[in-house]
Amino acid sequence: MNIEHFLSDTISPIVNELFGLTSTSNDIILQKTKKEFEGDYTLVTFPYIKAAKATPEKTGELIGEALLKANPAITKFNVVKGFLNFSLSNDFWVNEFNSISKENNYGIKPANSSGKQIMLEYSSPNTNKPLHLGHVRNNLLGYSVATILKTQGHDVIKVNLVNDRGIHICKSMLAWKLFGNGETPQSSGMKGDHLVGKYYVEYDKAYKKEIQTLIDSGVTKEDAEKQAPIMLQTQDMLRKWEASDKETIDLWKMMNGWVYDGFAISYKKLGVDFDKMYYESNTYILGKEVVTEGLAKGVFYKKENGSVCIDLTKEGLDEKVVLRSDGTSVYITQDLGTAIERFKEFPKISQMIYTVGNEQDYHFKVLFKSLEKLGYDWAKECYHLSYGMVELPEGKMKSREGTVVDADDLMDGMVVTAKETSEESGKIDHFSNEEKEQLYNTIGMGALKYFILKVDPKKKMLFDPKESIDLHGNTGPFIQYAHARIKSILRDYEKSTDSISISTTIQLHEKEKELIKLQYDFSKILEEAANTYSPAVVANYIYELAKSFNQFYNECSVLKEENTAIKEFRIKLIDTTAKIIKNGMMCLGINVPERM
RNA sequence: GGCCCCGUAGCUCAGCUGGAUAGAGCAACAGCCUUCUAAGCUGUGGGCCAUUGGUUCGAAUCCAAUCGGGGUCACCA
Repeated sequence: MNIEHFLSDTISPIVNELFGLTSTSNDIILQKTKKEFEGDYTLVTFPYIKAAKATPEKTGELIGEALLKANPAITKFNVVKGFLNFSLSNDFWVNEFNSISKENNYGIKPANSSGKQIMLEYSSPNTNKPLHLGHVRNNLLGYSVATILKTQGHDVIKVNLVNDRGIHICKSMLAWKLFGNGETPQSSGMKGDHLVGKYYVEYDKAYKKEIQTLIDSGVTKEDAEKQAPIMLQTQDMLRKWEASDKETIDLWKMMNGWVYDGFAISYKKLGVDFDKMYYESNTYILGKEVVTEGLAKGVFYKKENGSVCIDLTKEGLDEKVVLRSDGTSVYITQDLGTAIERFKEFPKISQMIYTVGNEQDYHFKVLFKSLEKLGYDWAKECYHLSYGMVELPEGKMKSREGTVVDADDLMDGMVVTAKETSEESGKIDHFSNEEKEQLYNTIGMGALKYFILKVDPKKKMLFDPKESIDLHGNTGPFIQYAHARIKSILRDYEKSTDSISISTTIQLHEKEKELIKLQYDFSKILEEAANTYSPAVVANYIYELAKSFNQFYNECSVLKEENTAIKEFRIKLIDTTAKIIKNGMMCLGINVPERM
């Protein structure tokens, strides 16, 4: 039972009777009482002063008196202007805590209970270069939202659509052919994706050089870009690829293989995974039937030059080409086809979520609107999980200018910093080497993941490497540390917490009540995070909880407490706190160590 | 230029279905380790919530305009 609902249901009939209103419990404006005031919850009484024909103070008094009589859980109240602050009884909170601690799932609903199946696409890398910081945000966000949706009992299918074909892929292939001397990941010792990325850069260098030579010989810049021999060779290679030329396909398969081996390592480090992989080399042909279908339905129309368009000007969007005049498909053609294909392949899914950066906001508006006009009801349920760019202190990342932050370097750097800090603290000297390595990894990745996920996905964020490796304050390691401390206390307390039941005779300490209140919010927070697709909601909540524990820890000794009943209650209280921290961090894909 | 997003402490971010004196962290300064892990806790300073107007009992929050920043406007993906 939700406390707010319970209170609203109590208050609603009271104000109706007092003032002759017909409000429902949804109209009741309730909030948590601010720390500076006494009380647990606050009713805003401004809306009633007209009907009450009284001052805000008097109105508050009237409602407060009636509340005291109506519900024994409400013990006292005070009125400040139009705010009625009331307190709930000690017994009430103890009982609430008892019911929280009896649930063993702590806000996480059992799998498949909702019956809703959702497909969530994220990552979507290109196979011509390694992952960078932008991909890191994408991957962490997609994985986390999938996990959060699962806590609501939805069945989530995580998919990755790999962009493995096209002119940009041919560029690294050609460069390798021209300058590679048969270099392989084995021979060079390089990670496959980095090796391929190296040749993508080589290509760009050679291309620029050729352009400059042409410009120097009097060709315009525009023409030079088209005429550069290496560009012509690339286009030739793409044609060969499309014609399934064996040599080209073999090279493509080999180099993509290297990239996939490299990605597998990065994904593992990131802790993300997928239920199904899609490859654009398979899906890029999809969507042509959709165009035929759209033409028949009159949703699309053919232009004089043979290209097919959709007119979305009435919807406030533009006219958009869905098929080129030469009959080949464009980006959106594939997306239309792929979406329809997926709903056929998985008839039970009711929603598609695309984790893609906000530079494609417009594209997805067009895509969803087109699907809707084609008559697919599920189009309304499609969602673009749009996230802001990651910027660096020096400015924007540009792959060509080498100002990108490589994902592998970044992760390794975080782990190294975690190692240095941990060694400095000297707390884990007794750990085995294996345990140490695992801990450095947990802390370093925890810092990185939390740093990125605590920011609202919709907003662009600034990634300052110096700040991201900070382990103090609102950070992942801070929360991990709080968890490790709780576990340490629980280890020193030998008995099992399961047998403990809390008596209502215990008088709650202020900090204890705060912890209970926060714990009570966890399921509500998860629901909110799932509705808004925002891991940040969970991250900021867990930070509050961990901080609240630290304050409690500083004020109340747990193991030193002499009163057994209080001691047991506190053990139980921090045990549930640890469980919620663990579950919350799980939603962010962050591990919490037992000790650190 | 059209459309979309964003402007909150020196910095990074919360708060936004309208509610009390706008919150955290970092950085700075001052305290707290003989007590369950100080990666912690407590305190101090720091704000015309971009600007102006509107809506109302009440606006950081909703609406409009302006200024500033970003994105996007391909038969690229």
